[in-house]
Amino acid sequence: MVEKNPNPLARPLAANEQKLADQLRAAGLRPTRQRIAIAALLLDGRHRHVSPEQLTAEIAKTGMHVAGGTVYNTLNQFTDAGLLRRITLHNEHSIFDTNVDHHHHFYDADNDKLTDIASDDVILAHLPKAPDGHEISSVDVVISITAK
Amino acid sequence: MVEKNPNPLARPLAANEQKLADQLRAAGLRPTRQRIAIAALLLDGRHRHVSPEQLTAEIAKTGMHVAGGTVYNTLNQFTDAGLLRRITLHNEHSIFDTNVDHHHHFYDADNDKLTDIASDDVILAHLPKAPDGHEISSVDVVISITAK
DNA sequence: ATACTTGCAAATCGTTTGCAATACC
DNA sequence: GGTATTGCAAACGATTTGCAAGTAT
Repeated sequence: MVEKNPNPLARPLAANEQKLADQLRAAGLRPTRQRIAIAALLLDGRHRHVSPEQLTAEIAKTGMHVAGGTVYNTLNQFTDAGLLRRITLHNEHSIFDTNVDHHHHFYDADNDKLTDIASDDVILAHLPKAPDGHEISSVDVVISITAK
Repeated sequence: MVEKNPNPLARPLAANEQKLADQLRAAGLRPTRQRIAIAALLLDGRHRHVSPEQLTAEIAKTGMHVAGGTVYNTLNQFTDAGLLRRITLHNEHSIFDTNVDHHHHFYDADNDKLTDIASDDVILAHLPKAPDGHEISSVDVVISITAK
């Protein structure tokens, strides 16, 4: 038997990885190497829109490998934990937004691209109250645009 | 009991079917039997939300048969023609709304059900202008709710 | 040690498409 | 008759899942 290792992960964590690990734990997720890799790419504070496909490519670029299914599972776990927001387009695929605050998007159907709507472009006057016994969990405004 | 008709093609159109046929023609669509059947279910003026699956079931209930692919194609044609509006949910499937005016929805994720938001619950203060060279083609607001 | 997580491939889901048969005009 | 439309099944892309192997606590 190997003696008890004070280090949680087999490979020692860099300082920034430690921080991500803590963030994951705080979200109720075990800090595994692949989750940390994904967190390093997405949870650095910058706001981005990523498709699972894109993300898989980025991970590959770092030299690490994460299985396709795991990328999906991880994105869903992060979303359930409130670390990401999922947005489904009229085009049958999802993108994940690292900005979990309520904000809205332009969807350019011609190029299948999402853009944030500048936050000062206030569009919601007020939210209607949810029906009895329900509460609002998220609000998505997608404004589809096409080249004219 | 549905009795098999040896010559289904020869069946004349009922008066209400005539009206639907005209509506389809006006939309640039040939009034075929299956399009009329679908129009009869969806374009009667009532506002509903239907999934392709649901619709297929309803058609079957009338004793008529329309192939699955045709249901999808027809819904898309109707949507392109402006007769329906397509709404994609965070759940990887679409529903078609017979109300083509701009209005918004509650999405009850627990039961996978859409509800219209009462039109007097104004939520859009103003629309941001579309980026250069683009114009707004549609606006979808989906407010997700969960039982509390 | 135990429970959770991953990898991988197969499976599933919703939707689209190709092509021969068929209906509409 | 000529063209649009249908039926079906196969094709599809995105996403999920089952299970054995690996890892966290």
